[in-house]
Amino acid sequence: MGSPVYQTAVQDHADAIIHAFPRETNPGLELAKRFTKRCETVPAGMELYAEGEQCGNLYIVTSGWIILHQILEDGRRQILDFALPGTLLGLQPDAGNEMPHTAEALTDAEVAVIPLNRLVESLRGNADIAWRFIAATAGALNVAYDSLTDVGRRTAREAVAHLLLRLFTRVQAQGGGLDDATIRFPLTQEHIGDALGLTAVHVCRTLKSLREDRIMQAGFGILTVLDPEELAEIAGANIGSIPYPVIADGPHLAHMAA
Amino acid sequence: MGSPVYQTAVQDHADAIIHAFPRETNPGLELAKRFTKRCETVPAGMELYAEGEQCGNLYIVTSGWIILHQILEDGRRQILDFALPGTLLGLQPDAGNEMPHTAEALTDAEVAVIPLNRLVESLRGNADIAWRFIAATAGALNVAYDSLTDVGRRTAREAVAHLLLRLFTRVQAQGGGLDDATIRFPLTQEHIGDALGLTAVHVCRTLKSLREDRIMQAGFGILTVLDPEELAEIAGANIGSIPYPVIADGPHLAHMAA
DNA sequence: CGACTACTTGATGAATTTCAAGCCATGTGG
DNA sequence: CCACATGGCTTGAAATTCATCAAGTAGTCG
Repeated sequence: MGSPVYQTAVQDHADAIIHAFPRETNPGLELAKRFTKRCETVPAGMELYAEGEQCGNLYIVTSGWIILHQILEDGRRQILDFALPGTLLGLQPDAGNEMPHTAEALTDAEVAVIPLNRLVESLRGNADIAWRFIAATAGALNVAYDSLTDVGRRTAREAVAHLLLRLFTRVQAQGGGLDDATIRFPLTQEHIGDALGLTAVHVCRTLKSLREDRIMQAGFGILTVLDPEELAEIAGANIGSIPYPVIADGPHLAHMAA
Repeated sequence: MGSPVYQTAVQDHADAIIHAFPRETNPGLELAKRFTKRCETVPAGMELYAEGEQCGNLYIVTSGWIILHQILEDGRRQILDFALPGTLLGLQPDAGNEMPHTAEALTDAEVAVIPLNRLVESLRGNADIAWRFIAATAGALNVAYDSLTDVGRRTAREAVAHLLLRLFTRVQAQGGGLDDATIRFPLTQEHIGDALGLTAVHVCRTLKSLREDRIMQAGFGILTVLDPEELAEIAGANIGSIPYPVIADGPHLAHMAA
């Protein structure tokens, strides 16, 4: 394992699985898009908004992965969250203020655009929509708190296990899995490191160890969980209580679409 | 410095300052309390709600400090946020679910209680209140993201500087300072460590270094910032953009008070 | 083919933890 | 008033985790 032979074997496996599922499907969000008049396509690597700039819009991710991050002066980067389809983006307590973080597409992505001025209007007389925004933001807060515990108080092995488990269950819960044990997984080891406060080198060693223990495999664009119980055990997580914030879609979005 | 002589000198100073300001004042929140029919007193060390239990209320802190934390099986603790007067507590995306963290009073504290069922009702037809909840939660998310960057990507010295600066400016912004350079500061070094993913021992050494550089002093219940510019420099922060989440008080709370 | 990115591995070093001891102020019971 | 325990802080020495530096392997893309 870890040898070239292992690598090509796994990569073939990955190719086979991915080709069997040519497109990422987001059944629920089809609805959202139907009611949303203005959508934007964000190619991989492009920023949706950047730290320091003002942003007059909210976004709801409809396809692809988007990362939120902060960067320190000397280039150190902290990834704050991974936004998947259904995630609300860009909400700030003070509408006129500068964004405190950057949102960058990790894969080609699509977002529904909601102008901020439209938001206040939508809130008025529509408690259901208001609640959806509150719930989505509270969900994102729970995710951030979980990440804080990962970074602050778990070892590299525990943190990596926990992060992968959280992303895995989140994708699976949305029906986005390739099969019961595997999901598309566009993160590099550097992304994992930047999310957990580790270096890519150390993530590499950590993943190797988890792989050798036959717990999971990550790479080549997919993540497959071989031993979910053991993964949860290492992560120190009760798998039932893993949060993922989704601003549920449906006809409600019609009111807010630009 | 660090000698017994230094300690007693500083402690005398602390005593003198604190006695000059016998009570913590929260001018704005007087209003809130007037409109809130049900308040609760939470003595230091007591839990407002605990991880795993259901909680049918929201709370707004009206006095004192409350910490939010998660604890791993083996006792490792991560402090997620410090709740000060004006902070909204207990909001969850799914009303019926278990709390994912614990809220514990760090000092004697008081909170205004808002039953959850009252919340939905208040939201209906009152976009202003809805917006206050959204803004407060989005603010807490910003704070969590800042903490994540502290823990993940800053050195101990940078992280401690940044945390102290954030707490300091937050208290000062609410007019809660004892004077321009000092605030009440009930955290132990262990609290600081648990907020930043460090041990109390290492926090001790880090504080010592900052103290020897004449940048700040913490201890004996107060924090005084001697060199704000240098502190911000070390923290790597543009001091203007430090977030603190407050659910603004005023007549609005009347609608929600139990 | 060269340049590039992601990943891998080894050797070395630094930041931080762990373990251990002691100090000081506070509180408590005899 | 003393003996004793306790909590928060301090300091030193050793151990560990993780970062840094460096080099090499594939695969991909032009």
